[in-house]
Amino acid sequence: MKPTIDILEERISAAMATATGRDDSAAIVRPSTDPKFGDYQANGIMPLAKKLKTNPCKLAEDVVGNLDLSDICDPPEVAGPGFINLRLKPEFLADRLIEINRAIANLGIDKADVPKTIVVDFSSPNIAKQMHVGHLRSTIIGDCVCRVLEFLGHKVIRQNHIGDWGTQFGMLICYFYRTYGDSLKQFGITVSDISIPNMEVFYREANKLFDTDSDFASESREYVVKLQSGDQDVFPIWQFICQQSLYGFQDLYRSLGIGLNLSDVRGESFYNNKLADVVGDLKRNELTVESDGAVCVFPPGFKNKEGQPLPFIIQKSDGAYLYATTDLAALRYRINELKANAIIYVTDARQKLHFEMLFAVAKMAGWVSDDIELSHVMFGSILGEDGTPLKTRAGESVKLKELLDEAVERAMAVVEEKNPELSPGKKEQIARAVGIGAVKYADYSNNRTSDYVFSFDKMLAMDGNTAPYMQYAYARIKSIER
RNA sequence: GCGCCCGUAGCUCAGUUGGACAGAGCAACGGAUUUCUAAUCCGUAGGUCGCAGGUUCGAGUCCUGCCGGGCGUGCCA
Repeated sequence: MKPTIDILEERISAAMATATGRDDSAAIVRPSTDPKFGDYQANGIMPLAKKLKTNPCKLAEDVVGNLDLSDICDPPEVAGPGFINLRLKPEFLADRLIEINRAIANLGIDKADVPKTIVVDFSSPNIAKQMHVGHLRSTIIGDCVCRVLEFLGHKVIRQNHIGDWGTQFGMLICYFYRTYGDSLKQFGITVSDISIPNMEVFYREANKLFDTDSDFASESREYVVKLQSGDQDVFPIWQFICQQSLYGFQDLYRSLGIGLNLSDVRGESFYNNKLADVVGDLKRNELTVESDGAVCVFPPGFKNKEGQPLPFIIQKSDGAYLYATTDLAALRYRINELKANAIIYVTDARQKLHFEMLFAVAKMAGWVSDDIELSHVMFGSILGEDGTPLKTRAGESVKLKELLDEAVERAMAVVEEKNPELSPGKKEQIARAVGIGAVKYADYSNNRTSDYVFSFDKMLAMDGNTAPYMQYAYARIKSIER
């Protein structure tokens, strides 16, 4: 169904063309800024009158004289310095409503003409650590982007680029053997029979040992080497640790209503065997420069503090690869294997420069054709009441689960107070909907690129632009309907 | 130093990508309402859209230069 605004744009533009004999006339139809001006207004007369050096009101009258919109609206009125005001006829609106309802029922409204394959990279927590507030915005904004694009008819491929590779796995594997090694041997149980009750504690304990126990530390380093060389015994342990963490993430995604699942996970480890190729290809294309022992690409236009070219470092002087390398490998995989027409990265604003350089290098390498769109959907930080990034009193990052639990708890307190007669199950259901809804809505209703101050009191308020206000209004409306 | 993001009512933010007198919620003030799930309602006041130029018939919106805040700026992610 063609939008009304487009029909008006075409017909009025055509009338402008016949009135002036020019083919560059644009009606510039917009919804009216004020109901007293009607439903739509055409703003295109004034720039055109300027070009023709004529009186805009006179020109508007001429155009209106050439215009037959009697099937759509009342006779157009010329107003102000040359606006054309349009008021739709009730009969036209009635017909449209029927069409619109039908379109909505078929979810056929405003579908993309040419569906694209769009990769959306978001959430991306780190294995063995809990998700924290830093992951909230990426997760829910990314989810929102995916839903909108899917609604528009595009093929969306979600990619959860988790941090599942790196030196920290040495100590995790080492700690795993210390904790469960004996049980595995003695009782002949397999890794899959174990479950790590608290990944966070597991990680913390491993970290502590690594810092205090030199035997443990050196043993850990051996495990890193083993893991990276694909050792048969160590690999399943790594897999197991990742699994345990991923289950925890899935619990959170479920409670947040996020459509991410295990098949969307494609973490850093997935690209591990592609990193050498990335560096190799860039070298073959003679795009790399060795600088202070590191392999670098210098995309034009980027400068450092001293005004010197800024490097995109893809291999450290010790031979190790970096996240820049992984991101290049992921980008190439998404274009070549996933056949992406567009890639959207949902990360915080501080990574803006990184993505600008990443895109520039990928284009230099010829990996991105002109019809592929790369974009960084960035967002601001979540701040505490003191205006600095949200932290616990101990200075640690706030765990996402604890944050959501508190929101639900606070919502529950209100339910308990106001509706003590409800069943425990019902109370729980309402508290979750209100508490988690409040957190998500508070985030969505703030400017995406700005920082915002996190406040339970504000987001759970029954007044103002909050989720509880709307949810309650909805509940009341339903009640009246009943 | 350079780059990026932000700057709109006391507070939190909208402002349809250049259109007619700059909007909403909270807070404030003045009235009304004895109650229907926990949302009251009406009204009043509150603005040099950070500042100064420029482009334009027209600028909160585009350009330039300042000011203020945040972030980033070679081997972390």
